[in-house]
Amino acid sequence: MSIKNSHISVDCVIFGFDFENLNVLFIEQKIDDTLQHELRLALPGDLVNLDENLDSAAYRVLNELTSIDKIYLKQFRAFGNPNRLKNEKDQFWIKKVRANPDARVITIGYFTLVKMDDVAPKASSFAGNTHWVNIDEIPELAFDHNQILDQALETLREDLEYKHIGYDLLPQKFTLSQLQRLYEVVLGTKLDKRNFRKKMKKTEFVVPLNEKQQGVLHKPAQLFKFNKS
Amino acid sequence: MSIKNSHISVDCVIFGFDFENLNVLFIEQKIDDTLQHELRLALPGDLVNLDENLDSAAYRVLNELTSIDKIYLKQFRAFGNPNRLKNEKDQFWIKKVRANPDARVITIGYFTLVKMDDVAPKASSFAGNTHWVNIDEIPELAFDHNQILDQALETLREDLEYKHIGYDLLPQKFTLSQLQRLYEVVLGTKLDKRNFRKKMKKTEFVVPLNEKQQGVLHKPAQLFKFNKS
DNA sequence: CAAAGAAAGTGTAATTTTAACACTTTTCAA
DNA sequence: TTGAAAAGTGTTAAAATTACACTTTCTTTG
Repeated sequence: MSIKNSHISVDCVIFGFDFENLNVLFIEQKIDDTLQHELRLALPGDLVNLDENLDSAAYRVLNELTSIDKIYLKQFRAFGNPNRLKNEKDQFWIKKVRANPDARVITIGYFTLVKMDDVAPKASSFAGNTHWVNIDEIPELAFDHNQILDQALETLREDLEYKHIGYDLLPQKFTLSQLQRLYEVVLGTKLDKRNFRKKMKKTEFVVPLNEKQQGVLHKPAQLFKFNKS
Repeated sequence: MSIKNSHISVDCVIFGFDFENLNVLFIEQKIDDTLQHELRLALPGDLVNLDENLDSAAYRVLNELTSIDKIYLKQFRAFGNPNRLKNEKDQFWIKKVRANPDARVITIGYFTLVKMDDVAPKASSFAGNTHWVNIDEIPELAFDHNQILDQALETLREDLEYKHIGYDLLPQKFTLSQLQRLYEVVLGTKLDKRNFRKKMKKTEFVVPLNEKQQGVLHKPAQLFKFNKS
């Protein structure tokens, strides 16, 4: 009996910000088969070990599948529809990969927001390639991963709006324009530049650095960081 | 093999409001034993069936243990510490009751807020007596239930403050003073009467009824209900 | 070294929201 | 009729939000 028979999995929704758009990290479902199958994308996720915390499992699984390390993950919801892995395409894959393909598996969703070039996802030996996909161009995903992603985005929006979170999730150095762009792509709205800067400076969540942006074709912007406290 | 071997449980945090205080519903751990054991309180919870939705399981389990019916439950978090059922007192109980006492069980937390006399919890044949306990007088609970309760309360506060929730959770008819008292006991603060009423009336979440409070020893208050939309 | 391009950075006035604060009214019961 | 008890009500000051457009600074190119 494997220690991975817990029938509990974790799935990670990694939102990546490149200062332009919001993206989500996926892995290809790897199928060793001569048949050419439709490529499907999935959130990085796998079974939890029996002796393992849920949080630890999320970090481990994400690292194993994408090599991503040292990022904060936040649990946001459990998904436990008994049929969540039962459609035909999902079953084909599961039968290849899982010891007990008929098991009912519930999954715990985790998410985070990172600066895309702070993490360098790469395929592991036993997982498929990784892909960043623009949040506006998400295809049909494996399993119930579209639903999981939707919920994660909703939680991210709430956290950003109500709790000024994204704060320990975000890049170390940033300009206020970049931060504004982040708010805009996550919330899906346009914001006023002067009002946004006024508000951010008042919160004391952002503090200015003695440093300016470099390598841009225009007036370089003041850099800021988050005030942890 | 039982259909209840899922190693997943649900636990329900039922917050009850009696227009004075906030209370939480517990069941006694029932132990058939000649030894007199310390009575411990637990949140109503039990294993999820293998073919069952998490939400459905929460409703079923709550009903089986307390006879409570037809209330809204909201999932708020999964708890999966591998040692969450491993302390001595918990093990004593688990060995009496569970087919597989060493199994690692994760639990999914649900909560809601009800008017206490809208629900009439009563012990079922296989569960112990039920008790409402004031939120300020919670004893040491079975398992990790103190932690689960703390998280539920935190979520309730956030929902009330940020989302004006409590709205489909609350009694059908209420006075503004009762609603204010609810906010006060949940948030743990005093609120100004005039400002509270001003704000509530502006939200359009509450609508006045053509009806007044009855049976009180003073000027009867206007009754309100929530505007579902 | 001048000019053009590009985004950074900045202030004010009107409106809305929040916060602080105390007395009068209505009903019931004695 | 009176007393008890909570309901109900308005104003002013302070703070937060919104709408709105031009100047500055730096880089690159001719």
